[in-house]
Amino acid sequence: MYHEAKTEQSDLLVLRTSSLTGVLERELEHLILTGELRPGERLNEIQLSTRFGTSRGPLREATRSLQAKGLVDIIRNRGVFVRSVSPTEALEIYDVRAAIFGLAGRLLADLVNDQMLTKLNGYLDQMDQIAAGKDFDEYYPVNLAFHDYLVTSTGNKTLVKEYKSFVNKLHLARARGLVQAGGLSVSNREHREMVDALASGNRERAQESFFRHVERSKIRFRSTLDAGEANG
Amino acid sequence: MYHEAKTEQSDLLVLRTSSLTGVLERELEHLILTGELRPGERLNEIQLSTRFGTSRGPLREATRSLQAKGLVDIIRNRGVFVRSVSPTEALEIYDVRAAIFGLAGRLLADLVNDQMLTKLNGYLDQMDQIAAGKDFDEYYPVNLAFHDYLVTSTGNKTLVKEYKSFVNKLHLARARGLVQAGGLSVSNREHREMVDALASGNRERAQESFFRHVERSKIRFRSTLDAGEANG
DNA sequence: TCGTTGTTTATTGCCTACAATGTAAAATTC
DNA sequence: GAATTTTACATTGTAGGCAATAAACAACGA
Repeated sequence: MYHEAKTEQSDLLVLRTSSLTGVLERELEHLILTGELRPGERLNEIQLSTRFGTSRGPLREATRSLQAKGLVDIIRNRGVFVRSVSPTEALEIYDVRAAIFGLAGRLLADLVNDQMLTKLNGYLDQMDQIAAGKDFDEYYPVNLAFHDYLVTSTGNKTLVKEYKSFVNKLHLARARGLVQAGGLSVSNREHREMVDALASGNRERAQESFFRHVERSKIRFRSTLDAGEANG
Repeated sequence: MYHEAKTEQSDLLVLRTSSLTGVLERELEHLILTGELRPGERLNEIQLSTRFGTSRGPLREATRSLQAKGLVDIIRNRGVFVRSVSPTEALEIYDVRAAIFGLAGRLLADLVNDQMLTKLNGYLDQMDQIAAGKDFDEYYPVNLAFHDYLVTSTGNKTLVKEYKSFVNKLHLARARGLVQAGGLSVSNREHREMVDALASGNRERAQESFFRHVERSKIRFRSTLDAGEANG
């Protein structure tokens, strides 16, 4: 009872700054990125609006926004569908993501300092330990935090936004499992190479190192893809 | 009379595939990018819907889409405003655009052939001629076509979309004139350097050459900016 | 049996109208 | 002149309705 009142209040608080459309958009985005709504699945207007207790208007506005963000496709008179990223498009995205991540390396090479290197080495040690214990479920979030820290530290908000947008889109890949598999098998040596490149302060070297890191995930993704096609 | 009937028919044809929301979105985007609606200006719902002869619904959906694309800001209970890109953000965008354009160079280095080089050299000669005649109004569209051809030739649709999105956003920079000024003073030598890099087939060299080309516009933009601040 | 042609039904696209809320500016008061 | 209240206006969200369309289904004929 008390809890209900509390959530209602915080809902109201959210609505004071953010519109209902915005809330619905985040809600839907969450459902999509967690996989509760799967690629190809249709989003029924009436069904969703009754589920969230709103009218169709704000919901339609939210889906338009998600379309512009590339998370759903809207087909006239047919409806809204969770976007399904083809392997070809996934490969394209890997390249663009590599370019953006490479820029992060280039920018960081000019910003790097002892504090940053200490923090980065902390991540590296942590990942080494986890890898030794073969606890891959723990590896994933630390790996994510490592990359997040790098990208955010550039101070370039446009870059951060773009990078995250592409990471999100890769979650919509039809071969979603393969994307994760490609990331998991990263040896920590690649990460050390990146940090070393940063420490050198050489822009081009850092950029190339960061770029290649993503390209290697792309290659892993592609080979897993080919192997899967050969089998089934 | 005949002409009216014809346009109505083509309107219907457009509506068959594209929704009214989509038409409005493109229309508004056009108004914004041509500068008819200027950065900071407010988009009045009722005013616009009567202007276009539609109801509020599709118009609101269109503006939500434009918000997601980064062309407008929506402030709750206050309205929709044409986005105004600060000089700081413009500098950020230049960097990201450089990274993406650099990727184009890297990809093209593997795709380059005689036909492409012939086409590119055609652009170069054309721009040399125009520059000799000092007809800067003519220089701009050819310069644009040159870059467009490069980006499109990569075959990476994700890259193309992103690149164009950033070029558009730079049109919303408060110091819009400066952005154009930065582009106009490009010496054709930079362009030749890029084509040479492509011809060499060396990926890293091509990437770096393309990257630096955009970075140089950024630097020109920034110095014009500083000069303007010093004066006014 | 297969392909074609109506028919039905669910859903979207768009509209009008209305109530509630918030903002900004004008009017008023101190 | 500054602070406060009022007023006008705009946005936000809801409800209900109707035409258009597409997909599923049934009837039909070859």
